[in-house]
Amino acid sequence: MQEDVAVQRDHVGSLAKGLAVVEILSRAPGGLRLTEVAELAGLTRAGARRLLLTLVAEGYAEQRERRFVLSAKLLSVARSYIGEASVWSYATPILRGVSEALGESCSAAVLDGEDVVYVARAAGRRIVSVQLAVGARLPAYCTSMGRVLLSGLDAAELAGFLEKASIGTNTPNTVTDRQALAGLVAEAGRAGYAIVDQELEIGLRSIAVPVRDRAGRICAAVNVSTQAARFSCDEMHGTILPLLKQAAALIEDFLALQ
Amino acid sequence: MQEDVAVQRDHVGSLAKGLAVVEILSRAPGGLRLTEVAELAGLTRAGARRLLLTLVAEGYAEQRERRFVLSAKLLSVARSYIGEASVWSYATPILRGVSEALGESCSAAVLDGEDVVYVARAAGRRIVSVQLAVGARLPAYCTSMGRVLLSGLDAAELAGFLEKASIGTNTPNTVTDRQALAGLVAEAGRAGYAIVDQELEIGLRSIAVPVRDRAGRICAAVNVSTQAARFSCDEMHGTILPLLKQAAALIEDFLALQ
DNA sequence: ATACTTTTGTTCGCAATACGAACACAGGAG
DNA sequence: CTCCTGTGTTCGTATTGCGAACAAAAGTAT
Repeated sequence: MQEDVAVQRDHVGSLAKGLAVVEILSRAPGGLRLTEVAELAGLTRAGARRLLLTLVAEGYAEQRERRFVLSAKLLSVARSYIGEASVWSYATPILRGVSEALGESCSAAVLDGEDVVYVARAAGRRIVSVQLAVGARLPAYCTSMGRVLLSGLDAAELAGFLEKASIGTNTPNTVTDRQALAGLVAEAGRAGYAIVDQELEIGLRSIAVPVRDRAGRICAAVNVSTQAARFSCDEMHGTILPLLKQAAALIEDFLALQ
Repeated sequence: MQEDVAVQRDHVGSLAKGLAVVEILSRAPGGLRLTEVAELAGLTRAGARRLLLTLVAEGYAEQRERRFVLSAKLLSVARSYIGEASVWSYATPILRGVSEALGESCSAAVLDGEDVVYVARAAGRRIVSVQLAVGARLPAYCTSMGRVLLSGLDAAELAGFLEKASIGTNTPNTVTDRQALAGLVAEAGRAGYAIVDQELEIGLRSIAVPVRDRAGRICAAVNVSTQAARFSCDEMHGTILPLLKQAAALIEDFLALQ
């Protein structure tokens, strides 16, 4: 309670309200009228008008007849923010956020031939943890990220992959039947995630989601790998999946500007 | 003067200052300390601190030890400008069609202050190619899209622009005489396209056409940029211009429905 | 065309919000 | 350790942003 009061004291309400107006405009590509903005922002017309006129004066919005629309300036400021960063250097702190929230390893990979290749990672803090570095390769058919990435192939590509891939039995849980694998990949595509349960290595369970580029194609995957003893499959779905989806979305924001 | 007073009355200074802080942070990838932000923004520490804490509270910045850095939220909000519902999302495959036909980079931009801001692009397949991403800014006066966009201003607006714009000599080819620039803009308006030949950078040649909104106003431009060694100005006119006009027409079809 | 309704723009008194100065506390450098 | 610099907190207050009310403009229906 005391903390709330302190936060309140150092909070500039006009700035917060102005940012809320920016967000409202950002969701309205056709622009909004003053009254619409006021309603959506929960402000009086006079208050909303001041904020809108300030945004116009500062170059963030434009007034076109009776509508206010965001200008390209915000895009330009965002470009300035990401500068020359590559997607994977940009993504690493995002993965680290997930990793720290869970204490587990969080990684990103792309598909390369029959394998997934790790392109970014944040290590978990546990002693027993996944030890895969950037550049490491694992077979796509029996890894969560591989399943997700394969779900982005078209039917002919996937059929070709399954026909040619070297498929071995790593553990008693490994699915090796190529038809069954096709089904698991399709399921990953439909569900928007894949869980692989001790198929690569006994004790290793992981969950992955896709990362899509601006054109909507799956171009990478992000995952969390844990010891099977620590998270059940249900817990992965309930606890980890939302964090991964959020991370993927943040990376996709970056990719949208490429 | 009366206008200045009226503008002042409806101006929310706290919002303007907060946005200035966002811009300062956007140019500091490693983050800035409170004192640094205060100096750069011309604020007291207490004032800067409030704005920073508000940005943190609203999710736009993060405090990492003693440094404040922008968060990815800005990217997420900015992304909406070019998101699924926008004309630029619709336009990107059109630009890609042009880009693939020519092997060159094809982009769209809008006017923002003295600059053009890139809002969509399709990269060329050549190794030596234009490296400008969405959100990038270039000065309007010496770029093909800038010339086309400026031709959509009325005479008073254009005179005001030419009077105030920062004009420098980028290359020996750069036209810097403000009268001559007025002539080039007028010519772009009459001809319906502009070619800029090594005025921004030696070796860079580009051609642009306007995109008009439903009311017939020039609201954007599309261009193709190439190495001067690959296309002469005549070839640009003969080969590229028709493709660009077609692309602009397709985008205008979308805009006609807004 | 007119009449009515809705929306936007303007003004003004005022309270609450944002302000800066001063002090306390924390962190860094030598 | 001491000294310096930077950050966090408090508090009185003035200025900034507020909303209500009215005027003007735009939109809609007949």
